[in-house]
Amino acid sequence: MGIDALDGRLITLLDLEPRIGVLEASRRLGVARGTVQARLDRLRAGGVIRGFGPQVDPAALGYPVTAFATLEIKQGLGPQVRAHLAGVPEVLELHTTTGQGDMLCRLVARSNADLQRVIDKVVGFEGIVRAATAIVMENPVPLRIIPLVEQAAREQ
Amino acid sequence: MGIDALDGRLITLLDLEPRIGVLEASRRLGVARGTVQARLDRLRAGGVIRGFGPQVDPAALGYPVTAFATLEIKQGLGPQVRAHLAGVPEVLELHTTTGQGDMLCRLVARSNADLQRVIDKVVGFEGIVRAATAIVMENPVPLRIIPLVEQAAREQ
DNA sequence: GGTGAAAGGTCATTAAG
DNA sequence: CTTAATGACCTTTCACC
Repeated sequence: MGIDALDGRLITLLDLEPRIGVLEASRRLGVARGTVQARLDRLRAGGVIRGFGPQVDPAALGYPVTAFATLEIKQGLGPQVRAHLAGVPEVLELHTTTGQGDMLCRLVARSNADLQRVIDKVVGFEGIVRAATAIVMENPVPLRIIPLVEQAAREQ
Repeated sequence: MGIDALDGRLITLLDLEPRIGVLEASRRLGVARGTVQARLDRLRAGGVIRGFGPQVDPAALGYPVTAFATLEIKQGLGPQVRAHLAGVPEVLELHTTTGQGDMLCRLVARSNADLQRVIDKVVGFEGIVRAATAIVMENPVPLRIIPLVEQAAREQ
């Protein structure tokens, strides 16, 4: 679904100040409240806005170390490996990628030392042939979406 | 900051139904409204809950292709490369990782063909020596935090 | 616990494609 | 003619003091 300039401004506004609510947003955007409500409904129905869940910071939970692990999976054991990794809380996301039997997962740990424990838990499973881990040192661009939203709104 | 079982249940509840509000949450959790409000304030002040911004799906915006690019950076040019990548809307996040001059970034594109344009835009910059791209085929575990929250609450 | 405010729904009217 | 925006009104619900 395409979004227009008003959708883009609405999403950006909600990203900056999620608590303002529909009425205040309509004031800021200079449109009627019903319009904002209709746009929001459309964006949610279209899947553009998945929800307004809490954004939890793993570091504040006591898991300040992030790493990305590239896994090579033995042919045919993909489903079991997925199920195994889905059961590990420190696995925050898992992707299968191009390259046969390759997966990429994001991990967090309590410390660099604890990361070893997490990696052992991750790779200690038959079907994982090889694992390469890259520890995150800095995060110059935290996960963001606004620039893409603005580009999508510009291109309509 | 540590979280207890009530904090964990509150976060999980807000993740499932972000719109319920403080009053309804207190009913579901079987505690006083003031308790929920105090917990929420503490979690926000402690940085555990960063906010309640909209969760936007790049695919619904017209960018259904995701890829991870590992970049090798020429010594000393890190800052320029970061600034360059921060200016590319299709770069959703960027990390510097262990391994000298290595960065990892998440990209999205309108199609597999469009991904080539994005990669050209990303790597067409002096300072990037080498780039390896892994295209995401499936996402068995989408970015999640609840299992970690529950583990953190269990361990107190 | 009380109260001011906002959300969410419906409606008729108007504008624009 | 269809779609969208608007402003009005209403009721329920919540956030804040």
